[in-house]
Amino acid sequence: MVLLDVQELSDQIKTIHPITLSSEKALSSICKEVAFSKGKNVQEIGHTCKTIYFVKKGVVRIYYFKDAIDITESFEFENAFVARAESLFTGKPSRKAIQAIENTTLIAIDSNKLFKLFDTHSDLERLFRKIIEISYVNTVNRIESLQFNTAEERYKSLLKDTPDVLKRIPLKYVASYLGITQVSLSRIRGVK
Amino acid sequence: MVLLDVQELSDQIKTIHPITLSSEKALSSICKEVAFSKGKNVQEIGHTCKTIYFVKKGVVRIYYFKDAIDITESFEFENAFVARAESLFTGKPSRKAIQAIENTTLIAIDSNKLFKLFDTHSDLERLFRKIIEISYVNTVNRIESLQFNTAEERYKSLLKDTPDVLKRIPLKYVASYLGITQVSLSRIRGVK
DNA sequence: ATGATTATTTATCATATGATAAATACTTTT
DNA sequence: AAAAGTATTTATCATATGATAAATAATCAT
Repeated sequence: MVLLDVQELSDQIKTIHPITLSSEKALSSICKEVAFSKGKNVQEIGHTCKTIYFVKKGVVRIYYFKDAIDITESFEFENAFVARAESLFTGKPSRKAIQAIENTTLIAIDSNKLFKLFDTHSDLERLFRKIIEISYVNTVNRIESLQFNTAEERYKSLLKDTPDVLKRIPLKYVASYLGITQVSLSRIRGVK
Repeated sequence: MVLLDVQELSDQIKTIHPITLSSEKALSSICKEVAFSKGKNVQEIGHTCKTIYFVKKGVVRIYYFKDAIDITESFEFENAFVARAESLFTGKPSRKAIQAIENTTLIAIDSNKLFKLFDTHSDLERLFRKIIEISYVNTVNRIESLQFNTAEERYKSLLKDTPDVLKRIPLKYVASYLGITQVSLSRIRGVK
């Protein structure tokens, strides 16, 4: 029996909403560690999302296809949670996939078991409520950026706010994340 | 003592997550009914959001200014919940305002009192977790639309999915919601 | 009802970004 | 190290949307 190391997860939880030792054990009992090498899909398009991931090491992206064009919806780095919300919270199959951009180690949390745990561990429900709140605020801010900033403004805020994205993610993925083509991004970067 | 009529709120709650009678009473005890005439601000820019509203009658929008230009972030119609998430969930003052677009009646829920109720009424916490999940899914879908659909595609989906917006909301507000200028929207509408 | 204000449309010109193609640069595999 | 495959940049041309201004239409206040 391999002991699961959820230290990074526990540390991250403490910064959001501390939970009891009993809840921590219950949570860890529904976790599995999974590893994906660079480029591999963690979850496929068409699959119904029943797992919430925590990034222990590496980076992943959520992506989908529009008119056969690969579009990156989001990136998640170490210590972030990842799930395809539109599937997880509706029970419908997802039109999106999750892919490892680097060799990545994830902690996989079984969402059905987690939702059951909420009945007996209210601190876990509160923790995940707060995690959703944080994700929600992030997407609201992202809408603001996409709604009325120019591509150049969006690129510059990314450079300023999350330079890691530009260091660790191929530009072809960054471009669609910013809502532009790769060629446009290259042009914007070229301007001094 | 005026009895508060929260029938619409109760009905809406039932469709999301049924709660006990005790929770329903507790919730109603922290609610107030408030009315705003057309054009009036429900909450001002710079104010820290401590209220979650439920739209009983009318429409509101959340808006802010970018370079002195009025931008509509979202609309909410009857039976929807409204709050400026980026302030409510962070405790920071909001850069956004809430405005009544028609004569509007809202049910105002005191968020601090609500968060306290969560300690004793776990079904209320679950209800609001689900409300946040729904809002989160909506914003994720909105990002998808802003990220790679053309202005014309966005206008047409709006026409198809929420025709009420185009019937009840002045086009100048709809334009910025779609991420375009009013003149562009007018041009797109003109095309047969 | 009348005039004043506000909202919407139409027109013209400017510009940012898209589409396509080709040239480099960088990685990976053998 | 060479070859093959990817990723990025550069160039050219096309187009959707922006900016501004002016005309029309709708709404509001007296």
